[in-house]
Amino acid sequence: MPRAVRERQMLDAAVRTFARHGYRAASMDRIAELAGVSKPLVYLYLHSKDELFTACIRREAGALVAAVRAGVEPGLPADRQLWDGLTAFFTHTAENPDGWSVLHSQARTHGEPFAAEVAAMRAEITAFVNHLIGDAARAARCDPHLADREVAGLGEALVGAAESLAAWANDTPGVTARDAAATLMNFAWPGLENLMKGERWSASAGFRPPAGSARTPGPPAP
Amino acid sequence: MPRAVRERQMLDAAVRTFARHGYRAASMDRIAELAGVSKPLVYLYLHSKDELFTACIRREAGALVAAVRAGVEPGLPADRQLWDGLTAFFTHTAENPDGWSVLHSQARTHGEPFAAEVAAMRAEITAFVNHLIGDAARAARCDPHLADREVAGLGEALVGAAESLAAWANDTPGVTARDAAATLMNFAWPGLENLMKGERWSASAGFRPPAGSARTPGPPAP
Amino acid sequence: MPRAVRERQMLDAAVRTFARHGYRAASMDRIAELAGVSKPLVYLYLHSKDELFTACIRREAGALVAAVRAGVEPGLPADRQLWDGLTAFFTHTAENPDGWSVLHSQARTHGEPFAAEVAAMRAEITAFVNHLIGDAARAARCDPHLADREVAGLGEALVGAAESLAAWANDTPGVTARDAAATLMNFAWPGLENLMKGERWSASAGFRPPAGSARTPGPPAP
Amino acid sequence: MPRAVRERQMLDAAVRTFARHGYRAASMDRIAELAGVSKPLVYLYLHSKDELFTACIRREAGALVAAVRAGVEPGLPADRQLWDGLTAFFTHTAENPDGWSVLHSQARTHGEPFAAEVAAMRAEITAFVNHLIGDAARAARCDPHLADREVAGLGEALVGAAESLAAWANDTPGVTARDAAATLMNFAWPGLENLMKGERWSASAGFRPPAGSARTPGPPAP
DNA sequence: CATGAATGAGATTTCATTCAT
DNA sequence: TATGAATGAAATCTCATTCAT
Repeated sequence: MPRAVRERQMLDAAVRTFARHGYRAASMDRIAELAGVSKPLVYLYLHSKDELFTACIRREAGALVAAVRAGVEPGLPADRQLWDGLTAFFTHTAENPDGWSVLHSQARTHGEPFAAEVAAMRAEITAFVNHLIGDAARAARCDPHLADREVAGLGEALVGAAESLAAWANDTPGVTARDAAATLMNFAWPGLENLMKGERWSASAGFRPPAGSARTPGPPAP
Repeated sequence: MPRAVRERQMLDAAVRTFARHGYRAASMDRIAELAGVSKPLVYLYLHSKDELFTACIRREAGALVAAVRAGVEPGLPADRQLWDGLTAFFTHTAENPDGWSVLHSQARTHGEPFAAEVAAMRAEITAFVNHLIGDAARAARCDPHLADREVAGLGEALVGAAESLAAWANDTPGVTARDAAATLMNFAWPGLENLMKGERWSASAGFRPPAGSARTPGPPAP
Repeated sequence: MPRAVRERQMLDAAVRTFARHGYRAASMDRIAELAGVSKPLVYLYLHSKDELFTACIRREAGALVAAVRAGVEPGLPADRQLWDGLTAFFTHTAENPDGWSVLHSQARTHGEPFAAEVAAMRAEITAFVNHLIGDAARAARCDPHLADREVAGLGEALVGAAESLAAWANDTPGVTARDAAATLMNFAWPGLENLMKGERWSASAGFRPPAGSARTPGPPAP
Repeated sequence: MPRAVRERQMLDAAVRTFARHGYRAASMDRIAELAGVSKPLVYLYLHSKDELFTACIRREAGALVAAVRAGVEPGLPADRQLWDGLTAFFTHTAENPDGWSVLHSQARTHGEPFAAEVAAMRAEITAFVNHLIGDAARAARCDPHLADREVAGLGEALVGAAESLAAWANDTPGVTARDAAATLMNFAWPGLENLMKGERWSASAGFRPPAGSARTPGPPAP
């Protein structure tokens, strides 16, 4: 059996095991058994548990980024691209729950070497979103003044909301995936649109955050 | 030294160790050493690694919920309560990054007994947020169409976004609790405001989700 | 509370715990808890686990020997004394199963210091039995030629048969304690009687053990 | 080195260690060291201390039953078979004192899973003895009154006595297998012979159990 | 007289990793 | 290419025992 095939089997088994049990609780024995090969062969190809984990992260990160890229058509309007990109993202993570778990839950909770690997992927996606928002802003002839960091924060918020909704939809009878998606768009879209136009909540109609409260200092002045 | 004091030292050490290394990688030896006691004493007071972890989760969850409650004044308008609550939340998670990491990253990736513990806390916070959104909608007197279930979904989305942002703010140098709170308000408030007015994204200006894409079915027709 | 009472509580708890769990599996914690006192008090009175175990053995051995002695009236004929002694023995062990377990099962499987303690008691009972048989033999004007070792072997056999029958009677519906006792006497009495008369099986009617078989060498010639 | 050989080494070491120190006091470290292998290898092959102990019991029980079976020639008269069986039994236990100690002393004092294992072997031997006694009774053609249950009781008594004597012979220097066998035959044969003739102790010459003693109720009236 | 507080030592068990073939 | 055989190191947890009060 050719090496490439064997390696893919091993990575499949590893991703699944790491996702289900976590990095530490996943044993090389189990992975080798699940892959249908002997343990020394895993070491021959992947060298160590750390390298195996890193290989998993890299493969899953690459697949996710590729899926998002493939879902987006560059020529289309920015809002359409965003919708397509988000949909591709959620579709891919839904179809590869183990891979997503490795990236999102496992890699980030096990120290620098692995977190850095995910950070690279994250930067790629953030840049993509940033680009889109910038395009949209330019098309609307606004200067959104969105720092990379702010974009990253929005990405975090969006992903967090989406994950939370996915779990909620799964646990609440009668709530469909489409309900969840619609809720998310209703929830998030107006805010994103505002930000693309350079508008922020603290400047919005009527509300003024309390300036002097010790317990709850107001947001940065607009 | 009295038992209560020792126990607090142990829990402090455990929270820190669990947050930094994860549940599995955190060894009882290290925790005991960090607490300045011998390992048997940890077992005498906390009985097992599982129970120690559970005790950490419970303590941190209780502290977080208490902090949010303390930050909110019940009589104030709902939007003000939301801002205060978010600020208190991000402030607490920023001041207790290890505690938050235990709740958000560690407890949820290590099986049912622990995840359930966090789910209980989460339900409490979600209920609080739902209450706020419901109040605000009622105060706006303009939306007869916001079903309980939709409110619940929005609460989930908001809490999920907040959780995700809290972790991100802790991991990203230079991001303050106020930054996080402002980001979340910018992100979420316009959508909530729209919904309270009965407006929804899918009906908003001009945009129509692509109808024919296999991978990306459109939102429910308005 | 006077020391003697406390000590008895401790020994009671210890005998029970040692009998139920074995010497090693019985923990001083459990014993102290069962006795209703704190662990340091157990150490203050009984000094160590070994000494505690030894004290248990001594107390139970003493009680057993006393029970047998009390059951026998010296003036009576030897056969009556034997019957009384056996009955007292079985009555006592049935009423003190934990004590008997400590003597018979636990003490003999945990190394020299404890086994020696039991051996002393054993010697006392063996001497008593030996004496009885000797008396009976003398009364019958025979020379039984029973070595101490042979008497000890008979004791072993009798006790082993009795234990086995006791368990069997407990596990077989419809078999009463009296049935078991009768079976034992029917089984053992003729042999003992023979031995008191100096007769042995190998000399008995007709049967001759095979002399030359390699696999099954015959018994010592009479 | 092939697995089967290693396993035998480990079982040898384990039987010896369990016999000498008891189940709890025998440490896996010592067993591994005595077997000349590392501890993980013991776990790789035998899985746990419990399973290792069970494996010891099963192996020793099988060997003992095989030895007794091999010592008996089915065609011979029942009394000869009994003598042969006993001799084989005492010879085997004398040659394998550690194995016998594991079966007789250790396995029966450490809870159900192990005791049951021994009970199975014991049942096999008891059945064999019962068969013999039944045959002998039938051959003697003289006792219509020996019920199955009485035969079973006699088997239990005989086996119990033999077990007890085997341990005693092993622990007492100078007592050979033949001594033990002869002692047991001297002890048990006259009674068995009597019973086969329909005679019972309680009917025997002159002796009447004391009628009125509270502690020592007499045997069933003849 | 009695105990709450504390620990050194050692138990079973698992795991990542290597070597000889 | 592939594996059966083997292990050093470290994990969780328990226990007999002591001291200050």
